[in-house]
Amino acid sequence: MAPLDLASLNPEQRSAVVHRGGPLLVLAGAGSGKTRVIVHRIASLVEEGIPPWSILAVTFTNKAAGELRERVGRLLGGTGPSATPDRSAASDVRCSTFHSFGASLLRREAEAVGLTRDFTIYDEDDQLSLAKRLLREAGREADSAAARELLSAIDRIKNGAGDGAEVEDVLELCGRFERALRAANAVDFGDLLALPVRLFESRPDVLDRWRRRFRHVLVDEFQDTNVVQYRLLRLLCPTGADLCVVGDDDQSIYRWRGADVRHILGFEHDFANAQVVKLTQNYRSDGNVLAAAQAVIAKNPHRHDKTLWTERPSGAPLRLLSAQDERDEADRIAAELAELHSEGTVWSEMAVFYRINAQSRVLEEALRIARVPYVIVRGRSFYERAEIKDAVAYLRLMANPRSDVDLLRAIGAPPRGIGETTLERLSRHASAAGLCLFDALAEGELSRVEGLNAGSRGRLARFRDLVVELRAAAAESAGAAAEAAVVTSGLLERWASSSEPDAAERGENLRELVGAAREADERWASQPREAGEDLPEGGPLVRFLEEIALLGDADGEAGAERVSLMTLHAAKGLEFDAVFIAGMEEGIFPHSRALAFDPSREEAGGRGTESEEMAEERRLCYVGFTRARRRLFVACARMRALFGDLRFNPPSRFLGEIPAELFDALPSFESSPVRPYPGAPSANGITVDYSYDQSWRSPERSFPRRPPRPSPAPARPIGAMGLTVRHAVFGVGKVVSADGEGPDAKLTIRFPGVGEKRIVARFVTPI
DNA sequence: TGAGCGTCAATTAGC
DNA sequence: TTGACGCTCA
Repeated sequence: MAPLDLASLNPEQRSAVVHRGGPLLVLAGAGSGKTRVIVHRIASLVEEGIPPWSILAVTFTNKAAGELRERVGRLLGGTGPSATPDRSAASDVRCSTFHSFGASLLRREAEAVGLTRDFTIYDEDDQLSLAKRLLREAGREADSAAARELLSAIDRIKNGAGDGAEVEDVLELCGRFERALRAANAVDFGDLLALPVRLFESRPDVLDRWRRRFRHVLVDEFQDTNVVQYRLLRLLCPTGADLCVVGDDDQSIYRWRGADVRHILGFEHDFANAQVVKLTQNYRSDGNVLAAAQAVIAKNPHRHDKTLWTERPSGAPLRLLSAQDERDEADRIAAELAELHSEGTVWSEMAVFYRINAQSRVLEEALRIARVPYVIVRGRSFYERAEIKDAVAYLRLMANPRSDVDLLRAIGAPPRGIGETTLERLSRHASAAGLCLFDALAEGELSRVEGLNAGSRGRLARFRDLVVELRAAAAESAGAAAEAAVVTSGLLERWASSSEPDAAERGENLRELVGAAREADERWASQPREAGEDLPEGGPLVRFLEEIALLGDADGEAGAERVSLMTLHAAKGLEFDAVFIAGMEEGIFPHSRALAFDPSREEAGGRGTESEEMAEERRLCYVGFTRARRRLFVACARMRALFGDLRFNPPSRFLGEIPAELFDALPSFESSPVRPYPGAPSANGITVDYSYDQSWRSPERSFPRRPPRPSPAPARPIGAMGLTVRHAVFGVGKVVSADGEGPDAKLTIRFPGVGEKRIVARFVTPI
């Protein structure tokens, strides 16, 4: 390995890279070369002779883990102290997400937590259906609201955010949920972290083994850690001696899903002798962009004190697009995108951010009309499609037949005449006998199920034989397993023989799944690794399933020659030459939730102390702004149709916080939609009404977007004798007689070639 | 079993 | 306005 070139780092970065022997907190401002520091630090550890396999780097997303792995690989160049021809030092460094680290730990220690190595990872949908089933069995209301409520309680408890005040029967249900998961040899995402913590706390011998294994731990995006993740880190690094955490409190935007900024704010308190390094030089954005971001974030209380600076020029001024309504806003964004493109900016270097997904529709429409190619960047989608989930249910059943959730899904897709009643009888027998559903399908058991008729028993037996047959195919390869799951199960045939509009696409998706499985086989064949080192154990199918469960979706990613559309949350970690932020209005961004309990409202005209929600919105704004390298466009609309009604939102307070001189031109307020509102004057004349609150909106102030339709002409009485009508199944026929009137009237209709049918009037249309 | 309809709710989202 | 979901009926 060529000696590490530390001269390419700035002094702050260098000190973060070379610091040794104590806890290290790197406060890395946006665009300050954070990943660079992590990568160089890893490389420098390896250079010192630290075994690469004893280094663990944890991130939150697969994308970040992949990028880290790739960059470490590039820097270490496939050589190093422990390198042999087929094993590079870089691939020995463990770069993984919190969850995949937890998953691989659990596969290794499965028996100790009551699992086998083939355990299944349940996603939200699986959890939801399990929760519903348990609620039903407990004789409780089992709608999805109740199930969601239960799940969020479970999640709070698992993530250590429970306040200890959970009601007795909720705890009871949580217990049932856990037992059901274990009985199914399954874990949920929360367990991937909670079980390792529990294991470490109860088994010092196991903990000791893992501590010896990973001597050097690095954590990226530390401001996003939740309580359990933090506990896991503290268990693994009790003194923090070789713990290096990197993050930016100003970019903490996931409080709502359990992240706790206090971990980064209190790091120096929790770890004695912690060294703090601040990376404040920004390499990404032009001066004006950075100044705008800085102006907004500076208004937040309780920050690690740091001010970013740049050597880059001021660059182009910001531009405010103040529009009449959301259509106008979208059109103007589209026009600016087109103009930038004509000036030479490639599509993929531009992005439009919005606060809520519902905003994307109008933007999409405008971009389509303006012929601006775009892609919506979202987390996963392929593996959330119903047909794919059906196929995956088969795959998981093949790997782990104890998974009742998967059996229940697979047994109904494609429909095979096994209904609710039959399954109810089967479940009852299974739970009475203490069996999983699959075992209840065994020959000897089926005959003991109460109330089962011969037909149902036969259908159940056939399904059991199918699963047995599929399991035989599972051992071979992921590709063979997927093909069996898709073909032998009848899933593909179901869509092939369907005339539904999206049937062809669904069939294609199933084929794509098989392709993905084959690809995975090839990938593993071409990259032999240390046994189970970075990949889950348990054969190709289990490995493929874990990849599906833990990996996001590759398609829908930014990068192609298209403009990226995404929520502000999805924008974190990305950068573009030009960034547009739509909907910069009070009630949209900042979101109305953050407005609702803002105590500042009580102070006449003043901003006062803002809520923690508002602080998070402001951080989100900071994240959005700092994604831009050169151009930043902020847009707002005077009125906006959203969720079916119309609102008049004042401009966002964040707009009011940007110094006027950073804009190219501010609209003149007399003629502009951005009119001064009564309220605090701002730095730039965009006056924001801080007392604005959408809950004030009375029904009178919201009105339908479209004028009401003219009332329909009085319909001919449908029961009129001799009337010709059309029925969806029987076709066209003539009404012979009518019993009653209105849509509920029972009509006797003669259909040529079919005969007379008695049909409720509502099911036919007069022609 | 599954199509169709009425009701209800509505940030943000990763593994 | 969109979409998810539960209920009803052929």
